Amino acid sequence: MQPLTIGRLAAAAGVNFEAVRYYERIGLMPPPARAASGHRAYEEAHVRRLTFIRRARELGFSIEDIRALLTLAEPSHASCVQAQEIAQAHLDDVRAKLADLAKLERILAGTVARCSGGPVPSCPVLDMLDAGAKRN
Amino acid sequence: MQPLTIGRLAAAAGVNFEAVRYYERIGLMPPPARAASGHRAYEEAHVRRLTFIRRARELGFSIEDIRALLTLAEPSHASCVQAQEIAQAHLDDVRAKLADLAKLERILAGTVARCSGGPVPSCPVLDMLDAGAKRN
DNA sequence: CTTGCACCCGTAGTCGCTACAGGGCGCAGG
DNA sequence: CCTGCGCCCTGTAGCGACTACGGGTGCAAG
Repeated sequence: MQPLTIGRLAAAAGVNFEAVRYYERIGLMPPPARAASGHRAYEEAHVRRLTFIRRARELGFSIEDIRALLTLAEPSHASCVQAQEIAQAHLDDVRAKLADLAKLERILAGTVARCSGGPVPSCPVLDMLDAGAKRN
Repeated sequence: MQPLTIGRLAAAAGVNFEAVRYYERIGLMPPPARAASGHRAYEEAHVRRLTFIRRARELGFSIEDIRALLTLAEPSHASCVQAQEIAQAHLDDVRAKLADLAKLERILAGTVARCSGGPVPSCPVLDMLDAGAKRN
């Protein structure tokens, strides 16, 4: 029941304590009460909110997405269609990046495998960058 | 044979012309000759160098990696072992990111699929963020 | 003559933090 | 009583790799 300091809050939610100040500055965390010393004094609700933020960040949601999701998570909302839309859009994004990365992986793996560490004129790695654009 | 302007160089290599100025500022592209008007005057060699940079960026190499690869691509180097090492390290990096993204994809896809757009108390998307940390 | 284009320069903004610099407050040990 | 420690406070600068803007110049065509 007694308030938490910023350090304890950060540890409880699993984030860096400087990130908490950052979230406050950008309006993602509300400005908390202050102790007589001027230290921030947090409640349990802040731990839940900060943990929500941390999980969403781990899943790759942007700050603006999280801002929206936090609003949608309030009990006053009757449906989660909007939350689903945000998650679906993010999923599409993740899948696009996954496809891009898989392509890179394929090209890099093929090139590195062909490189024996021999002389420069025939180095597959440098050749690809110099002349490339053929097999993508 | 006649020199290219920055705009033509950028178009020839397929990059934004402001990126060329940026590469010059950070020392990735050499400062070119100047026409009487003060406009930058580029040669064919610059097109090749800038194209090398663009391809390396498309493959996800960092600016510092590219700086090293450009040096290694000079004919004075007898072996490409170092280039291979840089490419291998980057490939390891790409594979790590690929694994991370695949994990995100799995979690997001599962959650979105379970969400019917129903009432908030049972929204899988918001529930995962609120209570999550169970099935990763 | 004036319109439009491509170029010039320097600087600020993007994203999501992280890392200082420079200070304060309270408590425990010497 | 003094010193050091550990936590907290504020504000600001830095990361990577650009992108975008403001405000100016030179040059050719209509």
